[in-house]
Amino acid sequence: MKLLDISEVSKQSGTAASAIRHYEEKGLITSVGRRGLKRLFGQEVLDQLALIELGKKAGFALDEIKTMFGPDGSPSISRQKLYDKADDLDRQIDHLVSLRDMIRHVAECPAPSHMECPKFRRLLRLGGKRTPSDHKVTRRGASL
Amino acid sequence: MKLLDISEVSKQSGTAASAIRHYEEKGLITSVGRRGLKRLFGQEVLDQLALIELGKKAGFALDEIKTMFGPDGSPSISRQKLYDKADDLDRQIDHLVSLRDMIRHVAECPAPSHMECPKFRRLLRLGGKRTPSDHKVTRRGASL
DNA sequence: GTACAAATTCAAGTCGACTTGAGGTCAAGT
DNA sequence: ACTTGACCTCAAGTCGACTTGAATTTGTAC
Repeated sequence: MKLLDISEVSKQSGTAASAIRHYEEKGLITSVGRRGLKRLFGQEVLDQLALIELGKKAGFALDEIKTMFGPDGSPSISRQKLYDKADDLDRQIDHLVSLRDMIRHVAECPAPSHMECPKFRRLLRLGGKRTPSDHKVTRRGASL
Repeated sequence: MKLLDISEVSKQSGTAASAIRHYEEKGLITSVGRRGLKRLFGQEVLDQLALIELGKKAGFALDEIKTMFGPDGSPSISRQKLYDKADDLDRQIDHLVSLRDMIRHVAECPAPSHMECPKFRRLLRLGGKRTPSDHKVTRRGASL
């Protein structure tokens, strides 16, 4: 298996070299050795970095992501944690939908003060709490 | 209209007094006066705090929230900017929805290790592509 | 055999949203 | 009159995820 130096890992993964060193220092990844001072990484680090990237996008902290890797460094995300995170994302999406509706309303509502507009106040109260009926989020994106 | 001191605002809104002072300092809210040294707030501050809370949950920075709604809770910016913001949110929602779907899929994947699942590896690569709003989502992302 | 780019270490800095702590002020209760 | 305790200001600290900078060490290229 070909070994990569940090600049190649950085180039192929899109992760800054400083970030890669940071991940190693935190124990999220490991270099397989050195040539002189320079770190050498195995190919698998690219998958690990992709996984870290994914975890970050889902809102996990680095320490959390670290616990998702087995002691050998093999990725094994707890399924429960994934379900929990998906639920988190549902809540996050609800917030965004509320806020989007509110902003659109503010842009269109002719009321002198938005706080006097019942619709606006309803939207505001709605923020944070989710109504069961609000669960269908319309999506115009590519399907998975 | 009854005036509230900071402890009452804090109690009723669930926002720490230090945070309330912080918001005032940043110009997101205003106190209507003082009694001695003590700030006095109007009732409307409770709605404003709810609005700030919502914006935060949606992942916006305080400065952004400030530009979306003036300190009086009314739009201080052009309708076009509000529409743009709403469109931003639509894109962000799309992103989170697909991420959520992806995570649920991974959670349900039957492979013993995620790295052994071809779908997982494919999703890892897909997850690597970036959209402009990404860092906004993850910066103050869904934490629970 | 020397210059050079690239990598290294370690300390310190950054950013946002607060929190914490020290020391001060003031209206109210005893 | 005096103590109390809530509130005040201002500076500094915290947390996470890095980035930046200075001083140093290589491997490679000429």
